[in-house]
Amino acid sequence: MGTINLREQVFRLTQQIPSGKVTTYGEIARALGSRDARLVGYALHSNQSATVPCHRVVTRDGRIAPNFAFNGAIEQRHRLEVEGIQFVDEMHVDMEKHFYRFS
DNA sequence: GATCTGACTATCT
DNA sequence: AAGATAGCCAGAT
Repeated sequence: MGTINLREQVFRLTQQIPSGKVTTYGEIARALGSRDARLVGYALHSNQSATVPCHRVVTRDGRIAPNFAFNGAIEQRHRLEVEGIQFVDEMHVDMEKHFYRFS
């Protein structure tokens, strides 16, 4: 039986977020049947694969990660801006415009 | 194999 | 309004 751990599932779901959209740690946790959004953050922090668009995951209030694994918050913001994401301030994505909810 | 640690968030006081 | 608490993964040491 192929044991699929939470980490792999987090990566898989993250890959479903469309370009130009963002989702939250809590939304991914909810979609996986977990109540623990921290685990999603922990998993993404350890991601090293360029095929997982982990820059599209932010906190509940749209805040980007201060310690984003691919070169910090500046890099995360840059990647999002390239995709057309608008910001309400330096650290916060405009969630009204860009929040992506898993169905 | 125990201990430590790290991108969060809803709920309760 | 602000602080505490719960949730309970997995890699590194």
